[in-house]
Amino acid sequence: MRRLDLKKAQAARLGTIRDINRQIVLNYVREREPISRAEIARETELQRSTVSAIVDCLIGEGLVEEIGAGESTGGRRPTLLRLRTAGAIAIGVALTPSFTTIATSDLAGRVLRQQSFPTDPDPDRIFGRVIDCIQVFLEQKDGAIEGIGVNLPGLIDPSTGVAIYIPYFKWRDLRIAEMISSRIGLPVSVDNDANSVALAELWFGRPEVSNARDFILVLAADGVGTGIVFDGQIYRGERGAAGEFGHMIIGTHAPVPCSCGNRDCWEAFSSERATIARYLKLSGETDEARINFKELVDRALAGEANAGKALVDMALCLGIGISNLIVGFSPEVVVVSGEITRAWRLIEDSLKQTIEHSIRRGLPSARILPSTLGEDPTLMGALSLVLASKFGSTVAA
Amino acid sequence: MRRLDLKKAQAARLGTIRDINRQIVLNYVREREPISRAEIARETELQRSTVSAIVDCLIGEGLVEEIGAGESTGGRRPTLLRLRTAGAIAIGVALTPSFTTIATSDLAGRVLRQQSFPTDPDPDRIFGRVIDCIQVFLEQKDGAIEGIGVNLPGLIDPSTGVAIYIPYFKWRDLRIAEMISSRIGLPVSVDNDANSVALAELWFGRPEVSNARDFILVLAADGVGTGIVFDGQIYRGERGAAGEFGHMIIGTHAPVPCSCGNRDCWEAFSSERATIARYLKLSGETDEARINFKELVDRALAGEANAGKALVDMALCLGIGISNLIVGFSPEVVVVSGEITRAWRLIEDSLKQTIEHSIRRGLPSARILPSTLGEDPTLMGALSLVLASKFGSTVAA
DNA sequence: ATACTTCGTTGGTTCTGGCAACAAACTCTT
DNA sequence: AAGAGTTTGTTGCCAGAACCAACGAAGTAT
Repeated sequence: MRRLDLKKAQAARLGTIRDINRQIVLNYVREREPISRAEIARETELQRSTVSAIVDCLIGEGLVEEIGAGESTGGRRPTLLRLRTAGAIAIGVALTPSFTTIATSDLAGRVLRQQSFPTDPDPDRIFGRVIDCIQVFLEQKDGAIEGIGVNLPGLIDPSTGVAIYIPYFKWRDLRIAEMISSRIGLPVSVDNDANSVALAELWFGRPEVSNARDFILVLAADGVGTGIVFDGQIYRGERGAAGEFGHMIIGTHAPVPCSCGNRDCWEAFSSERATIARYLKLSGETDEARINFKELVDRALAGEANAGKALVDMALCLGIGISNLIVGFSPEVVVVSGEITRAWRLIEDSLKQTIEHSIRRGLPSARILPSTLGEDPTLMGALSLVLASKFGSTVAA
Repeated sequence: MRRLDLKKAQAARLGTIRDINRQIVLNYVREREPISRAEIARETELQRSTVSAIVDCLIGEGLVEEIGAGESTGGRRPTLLRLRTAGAIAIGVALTPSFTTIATSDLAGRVLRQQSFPTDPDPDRIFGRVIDCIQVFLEQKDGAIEGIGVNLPGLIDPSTGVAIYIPYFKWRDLRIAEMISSRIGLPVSVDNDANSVALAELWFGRPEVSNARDFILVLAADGVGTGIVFDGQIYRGERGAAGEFGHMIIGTHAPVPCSCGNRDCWEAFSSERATIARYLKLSGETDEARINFKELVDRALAGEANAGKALVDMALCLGIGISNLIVGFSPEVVVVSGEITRAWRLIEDSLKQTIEHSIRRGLPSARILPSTLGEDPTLMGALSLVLASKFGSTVAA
């Protein structure tokens, strides 16, 4: 019952069938490797000959490879297929208020090379350095890089690759995609940090998340961002403003001002900055420069009471916002991402308690899970902007 | 960047191309009639010959017809096409707590025959009567009815056609679709009232709404329901529980209990029942049976102060909930539907004031518009369940 | 009148999936 | 050990649909 958008309705051309089926076969290989041509044919109800033709094509493109024969089930042994992950294929640039990380990865999202440096508040300098670093990676020639993904914390228009507003640095209307691709000559995708992390969860997250058609990602970092996935698709709303739940009002007198300047946003209560402020107050320290959030988590895990208390407070505040989201969206899953997930065992109970307390009337609740994207989810997000386009449906339908 | 669901991924068959293009051409005729084959070809970038073949097919099916020649633009005059709306094609059943309405309509959503009677709280009796009425309509033989759409106020599973829970009558697990189609032998679609009205707005609403890819419908009737449209598609969430914003908590001590029993739901403040209760209190009357909401609106329009006051209070309460929705979803448009839209000029200002007051931080707001579906939006919703399936994309993609 | 446009149709081409037959490779029974 | 039966992957042919070029029909402009 989808209503198609005549303005961008893509009529089906001759190659469209092939494109659709190619995408489906590639995704079967991705999700079910090792898998044989015959099994793909059974599941998709395509002919074995059709699947063979498509697989030949995918092998030719270097996306898929054969890995010998599998077990017989009473007849000829099947030839198993898997993704060909040799070589770098994507470059990801994750820019956060504190650090900028650049990395190359293979088709499966495994990071091959990585470099990190403090983020320079001057846009020309920082992107100059980013471009230099990308060029160094390209010169290594350890694969055929097909694209560059960039994520930034703020309001982005992914269709044009323009950073409309990055509150932390007060950057406005930076034409990021153009800036990089004019120098490098590769396609560049730019997106909001939370949206791209949501994309990474969708494609590379644990099965409970990646199989969910609808979920919400909460990225607690220097700010608080949310990425909303509906029906396997990032929801952006008008002018890309959806998902700005970080500025949802949840109280007053937050420990730090939000990046938007107010002290009543969800972000002002639940961000890493807010938590550091709470910790400094609890422990009586004043020298902000002496601790970053990573160290704070380390101290909490080592058993330091004040650090643990600060994290639990953060979890309680996160829980308030999350419960609001669950009531409204009824998602299958809520994924929490960011450095704080390292201390999941310390905060899990507080988080879930708040949430259950706020959910009422027997409407379905949702599972709250920590991200499994590893050390640097925003980097995975940046890489996903490129990788997901290899697997993602090319038809808008 | 849509992620396809392998569990229900439909591989593209040979007929898929034709299905897609057929749908696109039909929708061009629907939205841009009168339109020529050549113009459709230009817009879709399909070949004129391809469009001709598809149009021949649509004419053969009786969905489209030729209506003579248009103006020349320097060459042969184009043959114009339009939807063939002769004859009834759909039956809609709109069941509300007070009345049940059954109607037939043509392909353009124009109601041809209509009948209405009080809703009997006994499910067997009311659906028996509905089936009898449908049979009478079918015997009139003024067209080839292709399906029946039913909407109900409550939790519905549209995929199985089961009414899971209808709070007003405490009906549980009624297999509506099966009940009707086993007697009538036509396909039956069942859905929630607000969702189906949202569908009607999407397909038959004013251009500002039907061209919006993302909007929210608020149906203020005996209860308050919301229908959420993302990217031209009704969003249902897990277990169809999304859109149950009527049970969002917005305060305490509502004038009447909500259908769920509590007195703090949005519905308990903003429904027609709540408004009637306020009016009776204002005017000192006690005999509930003596006024229904329709009369209340008539009195307000005639200038009766207490009636007007009751409606303004209703608008203020609706505004609170709507502002919450806008902050979260950033939709292009919010459509308000229900009897209250007849008094739009009386409530427009209060509604918009509340909303603007609650929206902050320069995030984009949304336009608030009254429904243009006419007297009985829920009936249009029921009909849309059938009509939209004629136009809606058959491919899940 | 003649040249030029635009529209809709027609016949042939190409691409793609569907289908059937087949060889290869393996298991199981006799 | 031989043969029957299964499963896999390939090959050759068919059918459906879009693509393309050419053409007649119906207008307009010079």
